[in-house]
Amino acid sequence: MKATFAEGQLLPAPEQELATKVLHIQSKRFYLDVKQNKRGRFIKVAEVGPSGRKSRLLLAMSSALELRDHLTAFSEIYASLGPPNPDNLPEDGKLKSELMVKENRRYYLDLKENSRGRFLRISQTITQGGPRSQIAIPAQGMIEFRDALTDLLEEFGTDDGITFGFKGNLPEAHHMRVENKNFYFDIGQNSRGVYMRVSEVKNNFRTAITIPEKSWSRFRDTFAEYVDKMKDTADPSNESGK
DNA sequence: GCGGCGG
Repeated sequence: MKATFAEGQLLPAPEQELATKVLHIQSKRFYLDVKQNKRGRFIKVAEVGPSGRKSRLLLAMSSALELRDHLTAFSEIYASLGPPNPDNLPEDGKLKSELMVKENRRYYLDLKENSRGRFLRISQTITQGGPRSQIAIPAQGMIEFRDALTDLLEEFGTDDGITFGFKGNLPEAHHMRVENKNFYFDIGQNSRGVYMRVSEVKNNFRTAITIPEKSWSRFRDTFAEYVDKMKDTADPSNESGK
């Protein structure tokens, strides 16, 4: 993801954490974090293995909803399966597959079987053949995983905030240097609509206000009003009032 | 207490 703050600032892209759920499935822990940034709302799924090995996956809310529905279907198939039978298994070990596409992301869902048992492999790529991130959910935990997703979707909605609002792309972030301060203007969007964030960055601290789109013209008018008032009252001999 | 067949 493109950084919001250029100019070598080491600030992370502003991101809000809305909720976290932790699932313990066999030897693994899964963290489901609902987050939002200026591009919208999403769920970060992190798998932590017993060795501490971590892998993560990002899902737009709409993809999380789609996954939730697939999980229902996958768990029904899993429930209908007989005992594992290595002799009667497809070469690739895949018992059922689904594909999800969201913008430039592809998610491959595979119910697989190996000597350890059955599991759902979810892998995500951005460009085909490019880097892949993946998690593996023990098949016994698919229902629990689905129920956790359902809870989060009910509480935080299924809308990414990307597909509505502005037609086309959002404007690029804008940077302005004033004396020793840096100001940034960026446009964001969430389920409540479009907003402009004005940030002041100084010594690696950021303060910001978030202005809903509906009020932009009032802000502009109020701003202009003050600029004009100050011009009217400015001492003409004082150049700094310009 | 795992562990998930690639380039």
